[in-house]
Parts: sequence; structure tokens; C-alpha cells
Amino acid sequence: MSGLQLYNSLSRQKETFEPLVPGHVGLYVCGPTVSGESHLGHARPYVTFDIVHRYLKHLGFRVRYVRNITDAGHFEEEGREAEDKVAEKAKLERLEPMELVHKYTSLFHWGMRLFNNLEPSIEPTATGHIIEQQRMIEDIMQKGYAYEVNGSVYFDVKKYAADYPYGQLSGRVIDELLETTRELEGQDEKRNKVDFALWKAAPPQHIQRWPSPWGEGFPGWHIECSAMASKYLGSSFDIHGGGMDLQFPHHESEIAQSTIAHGHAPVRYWMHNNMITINGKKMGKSYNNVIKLTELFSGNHPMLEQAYHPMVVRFYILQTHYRSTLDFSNEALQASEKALRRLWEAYEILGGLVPSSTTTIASETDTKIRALLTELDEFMNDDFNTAKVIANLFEIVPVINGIKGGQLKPETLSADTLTQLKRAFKTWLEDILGLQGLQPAADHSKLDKAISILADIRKDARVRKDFATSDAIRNKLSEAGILLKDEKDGSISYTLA
RNA sequence: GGUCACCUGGCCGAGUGGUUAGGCACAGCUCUGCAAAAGCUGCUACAGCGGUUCGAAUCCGCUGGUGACCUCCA
Repeated sequence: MSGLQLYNSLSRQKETFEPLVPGHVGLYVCGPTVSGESHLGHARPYVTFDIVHRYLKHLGFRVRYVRNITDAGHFEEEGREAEDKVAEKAKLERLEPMELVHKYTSLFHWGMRLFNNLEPSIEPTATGHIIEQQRMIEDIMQKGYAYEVNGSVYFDVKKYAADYPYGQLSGRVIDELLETTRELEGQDEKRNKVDFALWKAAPPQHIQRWPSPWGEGFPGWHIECSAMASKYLGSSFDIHGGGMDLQFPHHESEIAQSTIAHGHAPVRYWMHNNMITINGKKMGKSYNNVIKLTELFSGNHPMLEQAYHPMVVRFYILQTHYRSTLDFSNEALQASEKALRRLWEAYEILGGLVPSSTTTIASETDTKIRALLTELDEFMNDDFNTAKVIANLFEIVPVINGIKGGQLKPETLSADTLTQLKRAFKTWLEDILGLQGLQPAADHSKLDKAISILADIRKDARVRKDFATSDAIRNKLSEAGILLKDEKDGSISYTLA
């Protein structure tokens, strides 16, 4: 078996992963609500589950990864009447709902691509599955766990809780929920405060609306995920992921709905990533402390000291375990940038190392490298501990640099280990962690030539001990953002700042 | 108010009851005309107070602090 252990939010412990269908994995992740721009906080689940996706593939599973686009607009109940988030924003921006949704979907995809997240297998939209959602609602009503009031349909949580275990995932106790003193307006229609809407009647001004057996309206908060997950992954599937903040009520409601509709719990393993915080507080719209991806990548935000490359952000996310909070700071991002540069440079250097012809008995270092590589699988199998994987890769960096810099003899590594090492770095950095170099892949051949001309002049000057000239060349290039390095072998290399 | 987490060295962060996580920063050294890079070395912490234990940052309790969820939220 794979030996993969993952933390199941449902049981609150690590469990051995065993797919329902051998060799196949069904993975569902709650996607974005495309009524606005994605921000740094949104980056976390999609990077996290991209790693899950990639690693499962690496283990040889065939993965069907479904990630929805919420484009129907969940309504909000804090005001007097339900209002459609999407429609509301559209009015402000004078856009058609579908136009708005399209714009932010595109922007979301743009961000995902920059993060080098693999595409999901299926990316279903809520608006594209109205029929499926209605069918599911009807089914639940027939089974007696939902009721209609004034064109809206609500799920009867109290009744459900009497017949099935409720609140397991989020640790809620139904009686406590019922007793909550919290008063929310516009809840008169519900039999109990804990009930949630499956279908909501659309007020006249509501732009998004669909005909239904209960009149014109739109789907409730949670039904889309259940309907689409079961359509594409089956009534029972392996892994459902999302942010911790979705555990309640979203995921708890999904479980209840699906359990009634299908007669059994929908998901075997629930995975939840922790939040990204900023100054210790969760980054979120309601806190008004978000940094949008466009701002992050451009540096155009009062809290940002500079722009951050998407790969830096990805790396920064991966340096922490996904179930820990991750605090944003310029210092942390900048540390990640330097670290990633060093790691990637070592990776490139590694590619150029050639095995020593000298045959030697395995050195201590050689043995250590092999051990470090072996551990990578263990770390990843232990609930996707990318932080430890990266730590081990960093332990290897001085060996690579040492061989290149001459501090270590080439025969320190056996040919076999070197081959393994090269393959491992490729596999782990590129395939599993999904990292890329920071240098844009643009064509630099002309720049290369220009620099090499300057480098030659500088070399001449140095031979003549005309250090004034040589230093001037280096310093001026440095001001232009081009850093020259005199290598030990007399060659000159450069990097772009 | 209820439920549940978390509190690690200058900063970010991993963590198993007994062994240096790692990164960034910093200091010294090697290399270098100088620099950069690289290498080596150093910096050894676990909120406080009790308890369990031969031994606890790691288990238990109390106190303090922070946060999340309970309402749309990744």
C-alpha cells in the first residue's frame, strides 16, 4: 500500500489512507466564490491541495480532482432580506452577474497558473448544476428532512440530529446550537435556528433566479458541493478538502444533506488547511485585511515592501505544515525568497555536476545523502509534511555547493548517488512541490551576449590590475540590477536582481 | 457566552517523552585584488506555575496570552 497517513478532521487523528477503489482517488475541494478577487488567504487551500493532488499522482493513483466554482452567489442573511452577493456586487460595478463571474473566474485561473497549480480534472460551476441541486433537494424533501416555506426550502437539522449523528466534523452539539442566544434576523421561516436553506425564494429585485418546483429562486449555501461532488465522484468518495473555516457550517451541512440523499456519509477523509493570518488575525474580507493576489504579485499595497513572485508565495506556504496557521509578514516572504533562490540555484548546479571517475567506498556524506532522500517519502506520507521535506533538501544544498566550490571532493558522492540525487531533486522540487525557478523563462540570449562582452572587458582589466575599471563595470551593472560574480575558475556569471 | 485550537531561540517556522529540524538574520573564519557567491564554525529555544516520569518543549492540571468557529468567509 501507499503508506500514506493523513489527518482526518472527522476522527481528529491521522489515518492510513485507503481509497475506495484501489488505484483511484476521488478528491473534492471547495473552490472560490467568484464574486471578487482572490487574495493571499485563498492561495493556501489551492496550493495545499495541489500538493495533495500531485503527491497522490506521484504515488501512482489515478486522481479525479474536482474543484467547483461558486458562481451562483451565496445569499447573506445578516440584513432584513436575503440578497444575492453576486447580484449586489454587480449592481455596484454595473456589470451583468455572468460578466462579473467570468471576470473573477479568469482572474482566479490566472493566479492558479502563476502558482503552478495543476488544473483540476473537473471544474464544475454551481450555475451549471441547478437541475442536479433541485433533484437533490426534492429527494431530501421526499425523505422528510426538508420543508418548504414561502417558496424556500430548509433542511430540518433538528430532525436529522435526532436520527443521525450530527456535528461530528465540527464538534458541535445540537442542543447547544439550539440554545445559542444569538439572534439573527430573517430567520422566522425556519423551524429552528440551526436549519439551513437548500433553496431560497428570490425576491423580485434578485437578478440570478431559476424556476423550481417551489417558485423562482436560487440554490442555498451548501447544496452545490454535495450535488456536484456526488455527480462526479459518486455518493461516497475519498477526500474532501477545504479551509478550516468551512468546517462549520458548510461541511457539516454537506454531510447532513448527503447522508439523507444517499443513505450514508459522503466522505471518508476530510482535510482542512489552516488560515493565513496577518498581524495574528485571519486574513479575510470581514476583517478588511486582505492582500489580493494582484497586489501581492505587483507589490502594490501599503503593507507590502516589495512585489513577491508567485513561486516565493508558494514556497512560503510549503515551508509550513498545512494544518498550522501561517502568519504573513514582509520579513517572512523575503526570507522565503532568499531561501528559494538558494535552493533553486543548488538544483541548477546539481544538474551540471558530473560523476567522479574515481571509484570510492561510500563516504559518510554519500550515506547521509541517501538517508536524507529516503526520509522524504516518510515525511510526505506523514500527512504531507512539506516543511520537513524542504528542510532535508536544504541539508543537501551545502554538499552540492561544496562540490562545485571545491570545498568537497567530487568523489564524495558516488556516481549512483549523484544520479539518484538528480532524479530526486527533479521529482521533489518540480513534480511534487511544483516549484519553478524565479527567473522568467524569457529569452536572455542577447542579454547574455551583452554581459559577456562586458565580462571580457572586465576580465582584461583585472589581468592588467586595472581594478578601477573592473570595479566600475561591476558596480554600474549592479546598479542596473545585474549582479556579476567572479567564479573560482575565472569565469564570470551574472544574476538578475 | 459556548466549542475548539495555539503560545518554540532576533524573525519565520518543524517536532518524536531521552538525539543539532530547516530557513532568514547575526558574528567569526576560509576563499577572493576587492566584492558577491560558496564552505566551515558559533548563536541551543520551547508562555508561567505545579504534577506524572529515571527523564518532558513533547503527557496531565491550573494561570496568563493569542486566535478560530458559533454569521458570508479558503
